Amino acid sequence: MAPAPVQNQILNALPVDARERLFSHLKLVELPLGKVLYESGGLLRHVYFPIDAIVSLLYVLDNGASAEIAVVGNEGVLGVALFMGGETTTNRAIVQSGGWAYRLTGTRLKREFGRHASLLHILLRYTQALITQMAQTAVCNRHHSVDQQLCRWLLLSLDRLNSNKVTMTQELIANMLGVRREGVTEAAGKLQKLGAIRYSRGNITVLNRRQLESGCCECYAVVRHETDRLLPVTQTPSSASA
Amino acid sequence: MAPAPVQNQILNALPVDARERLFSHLKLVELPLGKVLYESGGLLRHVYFPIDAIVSLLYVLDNGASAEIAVVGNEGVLGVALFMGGETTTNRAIVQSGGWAYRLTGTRLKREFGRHASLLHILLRYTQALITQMAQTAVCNRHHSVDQQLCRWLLLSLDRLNSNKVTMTQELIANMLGVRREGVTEAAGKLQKLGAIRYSRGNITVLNRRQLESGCCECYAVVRHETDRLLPVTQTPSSASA
DNA sequence: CCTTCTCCGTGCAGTGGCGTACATAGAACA
DNA sequence: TGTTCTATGTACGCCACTGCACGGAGAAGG
Repeated sequence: MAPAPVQNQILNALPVDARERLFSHLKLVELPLGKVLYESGGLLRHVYFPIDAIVSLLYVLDNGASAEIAVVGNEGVLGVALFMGGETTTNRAIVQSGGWAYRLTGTRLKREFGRHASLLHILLRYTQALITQMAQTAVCNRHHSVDQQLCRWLLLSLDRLNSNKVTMTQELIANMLGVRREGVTEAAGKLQKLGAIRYSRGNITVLNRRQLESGCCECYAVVRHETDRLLPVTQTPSSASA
Repeated sequence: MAPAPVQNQILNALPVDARERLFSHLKLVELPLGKVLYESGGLLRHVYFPIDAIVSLLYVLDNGASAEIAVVGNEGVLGVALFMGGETTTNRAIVQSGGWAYRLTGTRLKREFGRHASLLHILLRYTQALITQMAQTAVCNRHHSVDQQLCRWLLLSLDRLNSNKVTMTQELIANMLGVRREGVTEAAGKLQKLGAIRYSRGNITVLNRRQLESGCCECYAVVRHETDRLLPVTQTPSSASA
């Protein structure tokens, strides 16, 4: 059974007339783990509305070190630079959790802006939520411990998944957080001792979400609240075909 | 002699007709050092186009620790949340270097969007530049030393000033970078030994910009290039009255 | 001139994360 | 069933930055 576009919160929030038109131009595409949707400096040709995939915005330094700037799931859209006017960004978008997304060409998207002002408005509100996430990431990178950041990262992932299982090696998490793999091992070990998670060769099972929240810094909640404020789940469920 | 609005790069980049209309609604206001233009969570009522002032976007944590998210001078505008749709942001805007700015009410700004599509387009391009700066700040906070970040910070300030003198105590710089005051003392001491700067009780004189650039991480150049790309100095100098 | 205050310099122990190296244990595969 | 590979655990020295404490020096102001 194919996922419906409305499973993406942005698409779901569109008024009916805009949805009807837009949906006919959407293409369902698979986003396998590790796929690079766009590269730093590369020209963007599409925007992606994730359904069940999670995509990281990653910055890679000259020396190969990296850090996650933000994470996007079914609450958002990838490729904001397309409608912000720049057409490219300085970061890489890489699939962190495989799944599906709806894809739309940039030219088509911009054509629709002329017809439906609400489309741009919603995308801009999401972009502000993304800005908030980036700002908070900057602060978190400065002031908080690996332990705290791991909790934040797990919670961000949980929110964008249907299950309590995150498929991700410690090595990859380390790349996202921009820390050593061993640092993640240690932090994850503590959480496992507490009974908050279970870890086994790339499979994390979250056993107790509360413990993650209490081990976390304020950064997660700030972003969560701001995202909820900017993107209320307006539930416009009429006339979806699937 | 009053500064002209065109000294702000965004206002300057507007096409003539949009400028003429907009300028009549601008109000010149002074931005003294330390003034808070808006507070975290506070409702934004105006946008500010700096002329010679520099404003920091600062995030303040629950425990009082802080970190600069981005810095805005005459290349930009303050209050992007107003046209992004959120009306508030989670950070504080505080004047880092006193001066003047042109102010515009949010309602007036939005009214003008309807008439001049180019106005929104330019503001969105600037917002993308701001996003780039935030993202780079996040990476820099993760991977680079205080020495490097001080160089970056000084260069960001220099670019937004007419002179080579930065008025700023080490204590305040430390708040911006989110590090200890002593850390700034040490880093500044090194730069002074190298002959790159001269430091005296809140007055920094940059003697050799090149040395700052070579002591800096790539983060400065990345943001600089991207800003230049997104906001070319289009120079539309016609019919400015002042 | 003397006091006071702000700003800057310095020292020291403590620690969190880094780089490196290596051990172990599931998974994959022959 | 044994080999190989990948993922995780652990240990050790190192260094940047922290928190704290204090000393000195320039500005301000009587």
